[in-house]
Amino acid sequence: MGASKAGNFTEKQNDIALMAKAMGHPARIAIIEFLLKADTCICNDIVSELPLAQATISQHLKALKNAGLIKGNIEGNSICYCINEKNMIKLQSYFANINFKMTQKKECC
Amino acid sequence: MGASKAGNFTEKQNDIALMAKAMGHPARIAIIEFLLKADTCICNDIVSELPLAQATISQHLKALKNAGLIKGNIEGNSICYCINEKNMIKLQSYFANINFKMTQKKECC
DNA sequence: AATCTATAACGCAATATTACGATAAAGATT
DNA sequence: AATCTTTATCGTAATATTGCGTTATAGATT
Repeated sequence: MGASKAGNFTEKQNDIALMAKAMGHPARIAIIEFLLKADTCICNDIVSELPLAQATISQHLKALKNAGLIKGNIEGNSICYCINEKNMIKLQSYFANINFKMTQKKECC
Repeated sequence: MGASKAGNFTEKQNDIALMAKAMGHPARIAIIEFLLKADTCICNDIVSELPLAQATISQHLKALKNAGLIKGNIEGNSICYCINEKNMIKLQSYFANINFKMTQKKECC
């Protein structure tokens, strides 16, 4: 088919997958890293920073926004993008809570 | 095009993106969660657990293995899959090290 | 008002993903 | 050796992603 059978999984699984998927492209990782370290978060600065066309960056920003990982705010002529901390923390926590103790009990691998 | 311009980004960015991408599907999230909590990690148990065809699960396992997030070991007739802790910890650390202090200084969003 | 600047949306081509039935391969069981 | 069990691979259809040129849109500047 090509469409993921999201209905078969829990809301949380779908939620985390959506955010992880958004982080699943080097350009979007680079955008997030830029937003984390930059003094400004004007869209145009991202376009200048990355080796991709403006249209492509805009698309990646849309994907990150759709996943809830960034927010955009109109700032006069341009748009200011920022990390959406609430959701980024959710993703962060998900990974932080992965516990390997159970795994270590097994001997198969 | 459809092919990501991975050459334009750092090795780490590509690496993290590859792993995040692997986590970017609810079925693969479910597989990882199953491996974390299950007593066994036999491939067939995953197939029984998830609402997807065996061929599809096999494909997802391949994606996770390719990203380095799981390992597979032949166990007689069947295959034992386990979390690849080394790389899972890498992904975990990446998110753990995200620091929002810089972000909070900004007022745009 | 005309023009500039910044960003999103449209349209398209190339490629990748998702899903699954069917088949292959390889070890286990009879 | 024939069969069963388990898993990977192949082929295929549907859909999604990636990238970009081009075009809209909307606020800023002249």
